[in-house]
Amino acid sequence: MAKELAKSYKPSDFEDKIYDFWINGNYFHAEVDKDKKPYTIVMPPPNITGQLHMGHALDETLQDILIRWRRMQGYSALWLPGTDHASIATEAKIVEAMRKDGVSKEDIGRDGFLERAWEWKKEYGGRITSQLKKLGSSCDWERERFTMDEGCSKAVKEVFIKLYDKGLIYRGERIINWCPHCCTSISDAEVDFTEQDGSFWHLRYPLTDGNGYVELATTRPETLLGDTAVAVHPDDERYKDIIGKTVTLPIVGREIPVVADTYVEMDFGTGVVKITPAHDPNDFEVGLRHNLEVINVMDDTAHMNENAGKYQGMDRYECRKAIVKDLEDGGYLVKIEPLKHNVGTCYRCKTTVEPRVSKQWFVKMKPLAEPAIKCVKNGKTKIIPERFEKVYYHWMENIKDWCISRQLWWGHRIPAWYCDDCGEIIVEKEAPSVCPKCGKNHLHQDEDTLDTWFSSALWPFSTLGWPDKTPELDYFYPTDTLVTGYDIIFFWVARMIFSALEQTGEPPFKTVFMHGIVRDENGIKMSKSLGNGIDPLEVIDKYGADALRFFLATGNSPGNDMRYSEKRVEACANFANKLWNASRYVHMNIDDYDVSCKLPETLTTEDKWIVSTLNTVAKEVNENLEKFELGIAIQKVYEFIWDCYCDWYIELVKARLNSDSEDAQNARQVLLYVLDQILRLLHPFMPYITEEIWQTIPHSGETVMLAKYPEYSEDLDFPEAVLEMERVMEAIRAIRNRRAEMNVPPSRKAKVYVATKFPQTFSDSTPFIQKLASASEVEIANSFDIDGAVTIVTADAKIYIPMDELVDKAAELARLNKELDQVKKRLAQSEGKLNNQGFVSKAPEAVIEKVKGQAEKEREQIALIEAAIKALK
RNA sequence: GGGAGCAUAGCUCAGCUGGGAGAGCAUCUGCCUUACAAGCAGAGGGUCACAGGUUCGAGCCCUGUUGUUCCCACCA
Repeated sequence: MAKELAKSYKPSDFEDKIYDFWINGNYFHAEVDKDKKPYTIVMPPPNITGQLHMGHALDETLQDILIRWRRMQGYSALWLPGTDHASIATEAKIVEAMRKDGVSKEDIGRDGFLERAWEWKKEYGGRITSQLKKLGSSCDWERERFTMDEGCSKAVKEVFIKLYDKGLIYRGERIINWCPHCCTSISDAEVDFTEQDGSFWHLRYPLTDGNGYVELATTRPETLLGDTAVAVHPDDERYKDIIGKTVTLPIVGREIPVVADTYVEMDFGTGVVKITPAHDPNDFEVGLRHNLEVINVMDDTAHMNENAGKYQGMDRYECRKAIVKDLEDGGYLVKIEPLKHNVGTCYRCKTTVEPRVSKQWFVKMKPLAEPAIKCVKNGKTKIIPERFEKVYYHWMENIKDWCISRQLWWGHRIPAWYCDDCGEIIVEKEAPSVCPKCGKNHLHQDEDTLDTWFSSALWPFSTLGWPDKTPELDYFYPTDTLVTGYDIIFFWVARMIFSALEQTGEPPFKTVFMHGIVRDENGIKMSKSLGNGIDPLEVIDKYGADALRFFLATGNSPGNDMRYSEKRVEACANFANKLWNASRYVHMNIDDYDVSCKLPETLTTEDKWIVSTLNTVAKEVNENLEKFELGIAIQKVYEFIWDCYCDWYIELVKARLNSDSEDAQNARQVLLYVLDQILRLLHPFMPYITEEIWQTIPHSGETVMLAKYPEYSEDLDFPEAVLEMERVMEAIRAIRNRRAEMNVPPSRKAKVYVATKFPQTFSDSTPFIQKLASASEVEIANSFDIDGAVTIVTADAKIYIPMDELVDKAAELARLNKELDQVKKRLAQSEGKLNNQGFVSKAPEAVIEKVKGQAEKEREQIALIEAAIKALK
């Protein structure tokens, strides 16, 4: 017999040990196996800069549940882990660390910097993955990948070149979002808009011909230095005659045209807009339409450049102040209005983004978006919950070209070389030795790297070996399920879909399973700056990984946010404790006997009841999991274990275990059989405790991880027994209920008379009624004539308990009358339905039958109660 | 400006394709009943935000209203 269970449930005593056991057994590893069906999840790679937070914990838990369930079902289940190089975040971290050492990027140069970066990666890159292990994540660590490893880099180059050759990647001067702090361009998706208090400066620009001036307003007066026009709406009567004239730019003195453009809204402000093509995306478009000059007035750090004249060198906000003062002094300032407006900020550092014209690399999105939309529309990729499909479509349909170049060093360097002699651009995997056009060898590589998300977009197939045709790619791809938060639909999910379709011709996954974010106890988003984050590792220390996982997977529905609740984690740990103790009880009763987890040949009614109920639960849990209803599945497992197994079955069976009889032995077998099934059923959700217990009971196979997941079997369906047990259980509950109302302690036993149409059922259950309803004796008959007894009526029985001294006739009468009213009311409802022509003719047969059954029971119950009332009088 | 989520017990939330409202916690009562007081047996507590509609039947479907949260857009 296997080793014993510890006296009390202490997860910290065994969780790490179990994880090592799994690793040593190599159970997480998935192989290409043609005899099995594949099931694949690629892990959203956490940033190497990251520390495990609740968001990861949720994401990991959901994935692990799915992968463990499928693995137990017999799939070759691959969960492929890895990490993301996170270019901006990592580079910022390293620069910061270097700053403390008094070193700058420029000091050590690109190569020196990259050397440091790889060092950093080596030191900290594994931190997050080791934390993931604490959760019990059953990833195939042998296949762990990194977005900048050799394979991923190869894929990145391949994709870049293919897209470039197809004309889907181009280099051009466009207006982009520039972060002056990170000193790089960022994509539209990386800009967060936040509402800020600002001002609205009303200015007047004099007409060059001296006939007055136009008044306009701006939130960024410093951009005046780059103004190259003033625009009005073509239909605006007020300004009809000045279109085509020029105004003189205050301070600068430049003569700039008044152009007509429908972009201007007549109703807003004065209906006149200053146009700064170099520093505003809309103005840039206007500039293109009117062929306006583009004057960039700022440098990389948002300081004014040589085009800013006397303001050169000033920071943009300093310059703003100075310009406002000069405008005021020159009489150009009309008024200043306070204004709340949305300002674009860098999603990494929160610095206000400066729109800026710059030469960058872009992915042409329209041709890529089209198939990506179709792929979801035709159901090849399903998004759960469905409502996020709308979000996805909206984004895809309004997509703009994706700026992919970053002025960073940590990342995939753009595989483009420029010929210094003839200006030729060469895009190739390896550095060319000479220019293919002019034959000279003055070539230099593009300095920029690619957006981190460019490589993450390839993750589902680059990790399986693409562009090579590997057996893994062939077998595991397309992957099955992507589990991720709705907050990265645009950053990641959308980009994986169009990238996969373009490169592999197939969608990257069949289903996207979205979850929400984990908020703190007050419903506030957890964040570093607020310091309200809960550390999952601390929770694991205190309550165990199983409790945390159970909490995260339960009581919330797909795509909805949830809040952390220590109370609920505690409740989950209590559940684990319950299972632990139930298992200890089973142990106490099997250790001296020869038992296996097989069902015995003979089953009693209560055996059939628990087996059949389990069978139903297994069926439903599988169905729920298929539909990604993890919370519902978990709830059912929880209820079965606690309510059915612990509170009823174990209690029922106690009366049978006191001997060496065959019946006792059968009871032991069933007890054990059900426990084994429970452990399997629960394993995906609570992997540690189930393994720890499973190892102590008789079992074949090395680990519960690879035991077969319970499934429905027709042979284990015993509806009759379930019905019979329900009758008895209802009677027991009713008796307990009644005794509790009268404050009778369990120690005070009393004889129980049961009048019923099901004498066999109740006489078989006599020991249960004795044990669970504090009966000294149980007598069963068709009817009794007893005076002065407590009377209890259930649907199938009328029960008398002669406890004369406790009987308060008036109270008893009142109670019976109240009950009578209630049942009558329900009968009225049932009859109302049955008398309703519409209901009888249109409701499904099953529903009608159900109501008929209810009505019948209600009538019987009424008769029983009425008789009891009569007897009391 | 456009879109979406949420509104159910005191609190936090479930409620799968419409067919007699659930859990955890909290509260109250009684129990150390040969696993578990981190427990057992019970109890109370809900016009399912509001108003219409569809339906034999609505927490669930449709329309509108209110409150609330979020996403997208970015009118200078």
